[in-house]
Amino acid sequence: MRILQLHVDYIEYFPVSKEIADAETLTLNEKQRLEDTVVILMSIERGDEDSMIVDIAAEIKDYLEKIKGKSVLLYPYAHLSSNLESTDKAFNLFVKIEKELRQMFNQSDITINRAPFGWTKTLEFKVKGHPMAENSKSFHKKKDIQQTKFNNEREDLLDSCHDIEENDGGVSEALKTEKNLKSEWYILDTSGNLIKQNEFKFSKSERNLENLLNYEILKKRIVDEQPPHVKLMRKLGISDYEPASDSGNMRYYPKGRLLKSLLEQFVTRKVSEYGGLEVETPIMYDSHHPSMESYFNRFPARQYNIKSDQKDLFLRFAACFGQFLMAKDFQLSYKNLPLKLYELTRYSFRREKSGELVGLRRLRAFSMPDCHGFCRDLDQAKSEFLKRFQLSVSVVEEIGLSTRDDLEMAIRFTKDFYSENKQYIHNLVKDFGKPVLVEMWDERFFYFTLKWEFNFIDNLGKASALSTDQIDVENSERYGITFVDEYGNKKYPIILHNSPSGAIERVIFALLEKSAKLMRQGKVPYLPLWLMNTQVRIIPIGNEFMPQCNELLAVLKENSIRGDIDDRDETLSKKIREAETEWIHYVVIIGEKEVASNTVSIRERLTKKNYSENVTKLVTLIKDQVKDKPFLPINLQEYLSSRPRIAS
RNA sequence: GGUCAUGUAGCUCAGCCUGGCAGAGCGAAGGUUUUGUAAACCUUAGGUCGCGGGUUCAAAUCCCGUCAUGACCUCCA
Repeated sequence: MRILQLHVDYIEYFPVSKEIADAETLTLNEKQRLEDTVVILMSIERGDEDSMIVDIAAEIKDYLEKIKGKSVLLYPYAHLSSNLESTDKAFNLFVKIEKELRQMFNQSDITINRAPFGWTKTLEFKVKGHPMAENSKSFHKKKDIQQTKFNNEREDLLDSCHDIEENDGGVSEALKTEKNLKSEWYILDTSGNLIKQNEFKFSKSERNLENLLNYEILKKRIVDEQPPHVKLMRKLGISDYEPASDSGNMRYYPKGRLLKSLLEQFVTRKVSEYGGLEVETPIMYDSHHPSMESYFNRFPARQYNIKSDQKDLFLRFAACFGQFLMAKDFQLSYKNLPLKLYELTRYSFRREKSGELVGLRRLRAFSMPDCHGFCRDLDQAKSEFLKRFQLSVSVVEEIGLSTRDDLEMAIRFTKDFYSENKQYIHNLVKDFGKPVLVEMWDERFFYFTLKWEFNFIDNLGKASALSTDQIDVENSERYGITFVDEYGNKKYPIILHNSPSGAIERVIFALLEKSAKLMRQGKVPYLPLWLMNTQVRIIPIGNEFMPQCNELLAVLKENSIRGDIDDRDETLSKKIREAETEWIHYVVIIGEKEVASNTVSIRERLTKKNYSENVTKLVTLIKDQVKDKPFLPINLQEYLSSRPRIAS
């Protein structure tokens, strides 16, 4: 049984003619109009039975309470399903549901109405414009297997290329699968033991994995506060909300822009070393292009739509279709595979509901590295998949997030894929090095058969997906991407979808949340040295030492180290304090003593050590840490006296 | 849409319960100071107390409405 609940300002219907032979007899043959009511469009499906009535009535009651509705119209609506029950049985059940509702609301001021069954009717209504005004549910006979509904966090996990399914008569395949998705949850340990989630004993060090499980399936939310990174991103002058734009479209201050640029360059270089070919695809597409049309007409809500002249356009929410449309026009031989296309989208757009947006965790405009690998067969896909796993691990580790302490892995696959590839999956977990969360589906609902992702668990116990990869066995056919094999046959490649880091903004979110965790533990918060706008802050004891400061700054510049000079008329203590609050790793002080001994005084923030060294040593010290990470010059005035105050 | 909370100087906030001159710290500007490892000192400028209405001799404060924001609920191809 499927129902669609609509909270409407009004509804009008008029029975025109009998649609089936045994349509019920009408008591009133005139136009009906109801104001401010909940319309329940209902399809009764094959096999639906009386035992479900209670659940349905409970759902309706629940919905009414939430929106404070006082009136219900039950409306038989066959078009929600292609698997309908016979009309006599359906009518029977329909009337029983009405009866149950009347009984339930017997004592209340809620009125129950019902539209006639078996009639062709004219229908007009206006749905209210609030988020809960539309709500679809499906009901099934009680089974043992747990049913999960996709929530929004899972959307990340599904990642970029959402299902594009053919219409099957009113409700999309994607919507159907979502509501019917059956999966079981396990923990898979590094020795290959698959343990049911409720039987696994979490050790102390596995608290985050437990959090992930809670977050994913038990939907336990612990907190009601703003995540700490929001304050940090403002305090550090990284980014902030932009009230003049749409929510979820942030402004990035100089420090934030530099941080993003460095991360972007780093990920792009890593993918390039792996063999990804960087391309660029449009950020907007024609909503009426054949590849998009059937899909978007049904779900117009989730992306930004633009009307320009006569054209309807939408902003991309992933790099997938741009790359697929490109690959479709390539002439591919098996000799060219695996082919890896890569783009770092700046931006991808998703018009998430306003209530879902928080700081840098979830945005409406975000930068997503996206690498698609086109493989000739499953064997090639599997071996490539491993390389990309290693790539992803090294990317997040080098960024400064450790798979051991900061990230939890989830793997999702179908039962069939698991039984055929047990050893392969066990090896993946072994490579990861600690137990992972497993979601196993009975059958394949999505375009992929295997997918993993790294989740960062933030200070509030919420999980956010970062790196991910999937084995996609469907989209090449859908987009018409083919290659020619060694016998001259056209074949569809298997496509891998990898984001080695996840969204760049979300990486910053994770780094800041990690720092907040450190603060909570009484430790020193920090961002990796290579991502700091100011790597070295130079402070003269007095104005007369400015020449020596300038000399040092020049040496740092020559060595690709970002430095600046605090030349303001402030006390030394205050300058040091401000360098601390900016999380600057190295503060160098130059005064009489230093000039005399030809050294500099170094204050190391992370180790809280003060010592004197010569300049060469200082340079080496920093270069050893930054190594071959991308470098860009400082993105602020080098003299603090000429710098505007940005952080709040 | 619901529940709760918040909205006062550029920022962070106090004042509201119990109506009586619009406040503090930081920041900014000017000056003094020339600094040795986490906040020098003095002075000055800064306000449509979100908006509209009501009660009152008098409203930031009480009441009603409204807008915005946040958390949660809900929803989320």
